[in-house]
Amino acid sequence: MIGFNRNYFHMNAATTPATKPAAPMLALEHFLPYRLSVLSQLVSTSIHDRYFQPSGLTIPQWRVMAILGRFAPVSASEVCDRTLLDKVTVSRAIAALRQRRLVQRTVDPGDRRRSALGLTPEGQRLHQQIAALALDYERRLLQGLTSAERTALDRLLQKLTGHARAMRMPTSARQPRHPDT
Amino acid sequence: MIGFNRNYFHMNAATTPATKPAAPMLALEHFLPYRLSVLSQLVSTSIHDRYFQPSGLTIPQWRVMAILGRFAPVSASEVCDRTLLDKVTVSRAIAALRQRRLVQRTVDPGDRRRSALGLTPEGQRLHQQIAALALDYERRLLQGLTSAERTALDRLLQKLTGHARAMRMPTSARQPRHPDT
DNA sequence: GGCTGTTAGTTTCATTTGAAACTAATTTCG
DNA sequence: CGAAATTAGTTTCAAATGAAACTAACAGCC
Repeated sequence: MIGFNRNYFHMNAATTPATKPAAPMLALEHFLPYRLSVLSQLVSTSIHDRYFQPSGLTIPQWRVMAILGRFAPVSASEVCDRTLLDKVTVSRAIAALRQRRLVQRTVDPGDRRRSALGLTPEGQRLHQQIAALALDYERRLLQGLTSAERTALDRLLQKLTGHARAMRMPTSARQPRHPDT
Repeated sequence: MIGFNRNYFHMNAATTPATKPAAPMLALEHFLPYRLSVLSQLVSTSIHDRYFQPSGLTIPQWRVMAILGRFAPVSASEVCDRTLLDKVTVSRAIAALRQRRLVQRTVDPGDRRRSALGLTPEGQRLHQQIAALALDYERRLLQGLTSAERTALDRLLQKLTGHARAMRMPTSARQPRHPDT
């Protein structure tokens, strides 16, 4: 172990002791973005390591499959919107998945730039397999939360995501495009 | 817009309609890992784009600074544990931050492999600056949540993170090492 | 029709990433 | 003690990433 003399604060933006000028302290372990990042990272890598490592899918590839499993047919750009993955990443994931015959594409006759993406039967099978495992993970993760807590969690995530989306605007207007999520 | 005939389920692992064999459906928009990922991504990139893009810090660099600002002195591996960043990433972030004279390192005399890391005065100034902005972002993100909701959120994140950490074990025993977070 | 601008998606290329190998210091244990 | 195993941290190298440029199809407008 290394060293010591740490300052413990137990509120973010601790109101300073009146003697000092306002210098808000960042109590990292209570800082929401940090906590979200740690939790999300933890969960994503757990699931990846355990469940779809063996299938040889990368995380973006799995995300795309998950979207398709749920919302097909969709266009690539809708996948981007829903996953927040970069369009390059999505383009490559789709290419790889098509190569493996897990995803199929049909050019939209009304607009030949777009294409409708969906899972092949084989893709559906794999999706089903991984989905079962992922849901099991989620179930275990949520064990110990009461039904009320789950409801609360649901509402909170919804609210926060809504705010976060609203607050993101600056980077040149973006289409919301998805009522749900 | 593309296409259509979507299935709407509004619960994860929807109990199947008795006529079909159990095929749990992954209702992505209700799937916790997915929602966490989207939210966390949204928040992290918002903060990055707005606040420390100008300082020229990368996300890992900022994370390291945030840890040091809060917990210095710490070793590099403790930074890894706390951020869940890869040790290579941390090593490089530290190298860059030292180059910029934002971070300083003192070799631990008791164990000359380790070093105690901390912010330089200049690093502290920058940290302080960014922290203020980040906290402001957090404040705005949490606006609209009642005090009770915030408490609930806090508890939920704590619980979930605890579970997630516990469930991660498989990948060859890991030291918990941090009571907090 | 035919410019001008926009959108869907891909390709290029320089940067970032992380697994694996490595160095160096420390600990374990016969 | 000293060989073998472990840990902190760095370097290497191949793969993943994403910003910017590009292609192709569409939309608006005169």
